[in-house]
Amino acid sequence: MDATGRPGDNSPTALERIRALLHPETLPSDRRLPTERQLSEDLGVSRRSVRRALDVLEAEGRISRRRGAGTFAGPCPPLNASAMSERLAESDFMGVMEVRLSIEPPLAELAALRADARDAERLDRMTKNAHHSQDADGRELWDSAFHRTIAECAGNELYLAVFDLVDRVRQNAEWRQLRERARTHSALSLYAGQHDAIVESIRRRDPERAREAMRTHLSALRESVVRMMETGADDVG
Amino acid sequence: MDATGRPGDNSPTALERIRALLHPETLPSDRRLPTERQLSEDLGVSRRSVRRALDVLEAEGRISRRRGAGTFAGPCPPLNASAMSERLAESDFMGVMEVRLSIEPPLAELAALRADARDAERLDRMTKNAHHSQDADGRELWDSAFHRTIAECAGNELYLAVFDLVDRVRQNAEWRQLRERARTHSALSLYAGQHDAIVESIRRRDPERAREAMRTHLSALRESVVRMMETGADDVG
DNA sequence: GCACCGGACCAATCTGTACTTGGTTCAGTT
DNA sequence: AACTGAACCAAGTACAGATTGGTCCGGTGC
Repeated sequence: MDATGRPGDNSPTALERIRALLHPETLPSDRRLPTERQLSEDLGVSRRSVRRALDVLEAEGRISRRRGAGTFAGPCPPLNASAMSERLAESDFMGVMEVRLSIEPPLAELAALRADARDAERLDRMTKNAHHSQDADGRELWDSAFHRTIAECAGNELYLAVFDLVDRVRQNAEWRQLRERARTHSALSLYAGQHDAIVESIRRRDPERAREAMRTHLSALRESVVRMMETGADDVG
Repeated sequence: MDATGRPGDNSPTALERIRALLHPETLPSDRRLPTERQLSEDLGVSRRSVRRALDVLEAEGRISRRRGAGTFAGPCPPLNASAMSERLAESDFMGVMEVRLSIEPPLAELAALRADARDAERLDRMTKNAHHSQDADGRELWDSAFHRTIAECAGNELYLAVFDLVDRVRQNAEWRQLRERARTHSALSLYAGQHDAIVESIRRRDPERAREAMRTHLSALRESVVRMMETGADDVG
């Protein structure tokens, strides 16, 4: 090419021609640009020059790039479900509790509005299962099922999916031991009472009380673990 | 086998032997039972009989089954991320707004606690981009990016993943036209002011106000669309 | 020494395919 | 009438291969 004649001139011209691709009329519906290799071939410059041009556009906020996905005009589209599952192993305990404290009280509120008598019966059975379990696994299991059933009763598919996303992280991480140690004998009966209060609020269709009961329960759980972390030796990743 | 000798006796014996598998000691860590075909071979009875036995255990709440996944002791483990993505196309607009009204105000609250000056600058740029966009696509795009950036500022990976899950549904569904019609000229300036109020609250590190500002904004958006649906012809799946 | 090119390699992502598994139906057998 | 075996369907999983942006290195021409 004419690279020899005008040193340092390839990127600017490439930049100009790529900028022309960003107008709404010339964009595909997913706002995706050709790949860097493709642009390199189309514009007759090296991929390095293309990348420099794209660096400028990115700094201007006009494009965004994601390795493996492509280059897009404007902000990044949300990534696929399978992709984000991996990053969630990094979550720490407090982060999960933060999310749970945000979503579960409203879920309980919705459940109180929409659950029928059969749902209340299911919830009641689960709290009893959890309370009567002898081993740690059983408690974990039925406690988890209890919270998920509330999410089901909320009657919102998307909200249930959100809950499952959080729940999966919660179960994958190795905090079972931590939580179990936080469940002293006195704490267990406290939680049992809180569970009952939640179920009772839902049965009586008292949304406010259900929300507050759930908030109280999760706060107690968090505080208990926090206290454990302070006294215990282990740090919690 | 001896099926001929004791009619109706296969399922009960199978039930008994499967029940023995449910004790915690004999269960694998994922609490998964052998497949129905495997059980059928192991116990020397037909798959039909195995299924009848499993029906009983399921009715008792001791196992749960999911096609494609397997049979599990106790409640179902949450399904994979990729699997639940499909079911979300069924979500309706009000359902999505319900979730957004639950999660985004707390996200704004957290953002106000944790965002730094650079974050506030980014948010400010995005509101301006959204406000200055001439076409509907541009507004949609930058508005979406604005809300996502707030989620980023909250500094909670899991919470961000939750937001993305909701956001993907929001974008996939064909409500762009609906939302755009809801954006009358007066509504647009209203939203612009609300966006600014959110950014301002975050910049001033006022969590309460940020949360309320976000709640106000989403409520206004929902009300606007609801009013549209009442007057407009189309129903909204 | 400088700017660029070509190529190679890595890591994140996406896609498609083949397999597994519970759910269902149906003809055959005793 | 009850069970069996087999086939098929639909939901879910798991794995491999291709694509794509990110990075680095040696070569080329001035």
